[in-house]
Amino acid sequence: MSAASEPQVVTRFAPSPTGYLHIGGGRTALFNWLYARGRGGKFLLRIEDTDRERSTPEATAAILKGLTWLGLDWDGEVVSQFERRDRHAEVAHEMLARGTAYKCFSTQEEIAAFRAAKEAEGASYAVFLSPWRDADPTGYPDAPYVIRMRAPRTGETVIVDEVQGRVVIKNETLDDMIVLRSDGTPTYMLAVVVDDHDMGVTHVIRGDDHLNNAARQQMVYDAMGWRIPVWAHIPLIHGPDGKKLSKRHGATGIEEYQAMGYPAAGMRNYLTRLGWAQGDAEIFSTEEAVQMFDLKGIGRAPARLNFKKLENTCGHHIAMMDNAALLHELEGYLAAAAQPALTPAQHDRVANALPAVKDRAKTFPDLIEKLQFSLISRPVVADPLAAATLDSVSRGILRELTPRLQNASWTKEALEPILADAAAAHGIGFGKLAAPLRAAIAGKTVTPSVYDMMLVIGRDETVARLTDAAQ
RNA sequence: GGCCCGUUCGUCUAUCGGUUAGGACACCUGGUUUUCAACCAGGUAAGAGGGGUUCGACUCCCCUACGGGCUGCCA
Repeated sequence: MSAASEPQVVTRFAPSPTGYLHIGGGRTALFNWLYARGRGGKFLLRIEDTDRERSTPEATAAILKGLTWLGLDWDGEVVSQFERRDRHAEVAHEMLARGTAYKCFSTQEEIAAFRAAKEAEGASYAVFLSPWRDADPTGYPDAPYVIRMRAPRTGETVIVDEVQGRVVIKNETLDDMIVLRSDGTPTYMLAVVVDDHDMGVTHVIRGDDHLNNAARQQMVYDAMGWRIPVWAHIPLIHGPDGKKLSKRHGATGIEEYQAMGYPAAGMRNYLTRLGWAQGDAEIFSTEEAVQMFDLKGIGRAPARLNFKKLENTCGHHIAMMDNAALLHELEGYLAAAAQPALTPAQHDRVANALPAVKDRAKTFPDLIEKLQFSLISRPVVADPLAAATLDSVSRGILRELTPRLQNASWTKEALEPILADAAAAHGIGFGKLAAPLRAAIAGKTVTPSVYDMMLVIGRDETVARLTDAAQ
């Protein structure tokens, strides 16, 4: 806990609701969450829905759902940027009153013409200079106008960024950006600054596609005399081929990862390590991540998604997860993947089987596959390969075996000598005997340990399955 | 076009002027074994290119190449 006198850390995640929660957005949210949680701070959520054309309530719901699945809880109510439009307009007018902004009556056609003329002169791209910047208000026409920032024309704006270092932008390369549109609605550049300020955001951790924008936004902070937050612009995530992540790379939405069966804790671990490092730390719990995470460890180069490593990381987490929690999340996966839920009987068996198989699975589908023997019920249908191991000799051995199993005490120690004897009696190794046992119990040639399966399904079920197979 | 950011094994990264350039994933080999995994041991593999600065550069500076971003009355 930080001392009461120290300013509290406040971070935020501010997605625009135009689609599902992108994997890159998920990581940005995670970094903000980690940073705040590790410092006893607050993590806020704001939906940037000022673009009424593209914003949808479905997208907002999908984003909240994605964050919830990732386990990133936010503090307070979700803020709608759109609902704060009056406040944004108020600030724009205050800037007007302070003289740090002005009314511009130039039409979009005039701006286009201005640029065309400059290009014709040979200039490549021109910063638009509004003729209204220094116009006399008495000459204002009775026409629609936008409010533009009166940005400094000379000098430079310095962004001190925790990730990118000191970034210097020449003011002459920046135009007088519009803060309030002609319809009275705010632009993004104004809205973010006003909201971040009003929400008390102290650390802005976001994608580095906003690095240049930070200079413009910093001008608004200065214009209003507000305290500039700590900036941390993090590199975006790229696809395995190093290109910007897109649909072409497959899964880009967080919810797809849940449906593919990656546990949330593994996802958090992987995403934390993607573009951030602290020494050789690779596998860590979320609690440890909260303690370790810092801005210093964030790299400056975009990182590529690597599914093999994601799987490996998830495998570690499935193995170290508490059984009850694992079972609960497994059921969540089943629902997300639109698969039938576990019956009460299956639920109990899976609970028993989990300890024996969880350290062998990397994902939930993987886990389900390995749990198959505990999910099925008699009669066990053997696949062709497994069926082939149930020849007459093997069936004979199984018939001999079942009576001895009836009276055995049901522990691995007690079962081992019985099975070893059965194999020895027929002059075969245990491996040879294991094959028909797998076929009888699971109907497959590849299964978890024979003993583990027997112990999980119990004596009666084991004997029944062996008897079925020995027919 | 202009401006900004980036570039260490295939991938994620450590290194913060002096190291046999370390770890993890993947891959290969061997071990273990009851199938598949897991696990254990070992191995292959890197500073984009070129100039400087320095006794000494992966590390600092410049140029080039390549990648990315911004340049909207989108966010």
